[in-house]
Amino acid sequence: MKWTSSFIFTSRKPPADAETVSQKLMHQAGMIDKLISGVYSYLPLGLRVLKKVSDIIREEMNKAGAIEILMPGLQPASLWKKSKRFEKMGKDMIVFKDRHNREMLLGPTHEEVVSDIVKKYLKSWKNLPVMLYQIQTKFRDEIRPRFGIIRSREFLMKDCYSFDRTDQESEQSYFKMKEAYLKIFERCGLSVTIQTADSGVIGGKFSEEFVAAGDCAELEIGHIFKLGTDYSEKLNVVYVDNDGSEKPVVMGCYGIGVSRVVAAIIEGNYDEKGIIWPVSVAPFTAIILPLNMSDNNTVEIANKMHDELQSAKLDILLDDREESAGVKFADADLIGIPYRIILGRKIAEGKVEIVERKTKRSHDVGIENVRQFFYSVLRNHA
RNA sequence: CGGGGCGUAGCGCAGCUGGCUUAGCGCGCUUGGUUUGGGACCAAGAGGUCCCCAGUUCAAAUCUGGGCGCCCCGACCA
Repeated sequence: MKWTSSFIFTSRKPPADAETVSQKLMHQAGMIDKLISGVYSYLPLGLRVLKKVSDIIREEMNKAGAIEILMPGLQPASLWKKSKRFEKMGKDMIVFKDRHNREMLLGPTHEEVVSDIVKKYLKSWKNLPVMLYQIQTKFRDEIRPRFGIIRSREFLMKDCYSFDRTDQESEQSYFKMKEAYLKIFERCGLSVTIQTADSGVIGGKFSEEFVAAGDCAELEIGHIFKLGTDYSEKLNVVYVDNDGSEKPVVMGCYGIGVSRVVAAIIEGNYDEKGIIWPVSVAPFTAIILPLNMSDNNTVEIANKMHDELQSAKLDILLDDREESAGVKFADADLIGIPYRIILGRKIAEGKVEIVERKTKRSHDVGIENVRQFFYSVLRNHA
């Protein structure tokens, strides 16, 4: 990707009303754009990170045996009345009437819908266990949206639901998820603590939340619940057991605020110059900085290197702007690219300088060895 | 919803107390030139419903009233 055609716009100063580190840096780095309070667009740089995080989550969910689906954001209020949560959620839900005067809402979560699905297809104990998940946009009319993306009214969430035959088997699903969560957060470069928590509106028997370390007080970034048979009884999600009797399934649900994870990663990985992405979620692994754009040789090598690394499936950004070295360094630091490939003085000797954003460690590498250098970097981070 | 703060060029701000005709500054942007290892320099430019509506006044960014929006603190949430 070349900077001049990438729709990346950084700014020298953060917006005056941003308070939190992640909020400031995401704006300044041009990752997100605010439409209204608590509602954001993801610009290319932000979307890349969001995708990396989503992919990590997806991999670990799949490994844990969960199956991906995609449920609708638009839901009928009637379903929520059945589960007795329509009143309970109350004003947190965005409710409106459609043209037929039916009460509709934008889903703040999906226990009702997923239960409705499973109910239709689940017949025998032989169909169990089942774990279904999705990565999808949730809508919550928060009392007070704040801290940018950290508490927003529209956000991306991974929600997974487990259906089991017995409490013991449900317990096993719960632990599988807990393990998967720890793996996910580790891969995202987050250190988390687990605390038992109030189950709130979701309800159920027991829940634990995953809290990311960082400067921001919020985060809670994940929450897992043992739901028991609350929902399955109210929504009639039953199966026939091996003794021929009909029983409610035992449920669990497991959420991760994907957009909040992105913010949490920043809260835990930055310095005075900007973001420091872990390689696993970085929008680009490396950025090529041709310092002297009026030197034809430099520009030519930069372009060749960009094409070569890109075709080697590396996430590579080439800063091809006619900007001074200072601007390029400052922006590379701000947007937090883990490796900087500097095409400067040593280009005459056929060498580039590769600098690690986090440690500031620098390596002189021959132009023909750059690709090899990144292969080993990625191997170490795999 | 209660409390506090803010709204002037793309961004950051000054001007408002004590109304005055062409509303400023820094950064960014455009053009030309000089630069090229840490946000460079010179010159010339472009860019504004001063959040909206109403009122007071000869005259409103500035005073008054109402509205809208945004941020922060509290209770809830991924």
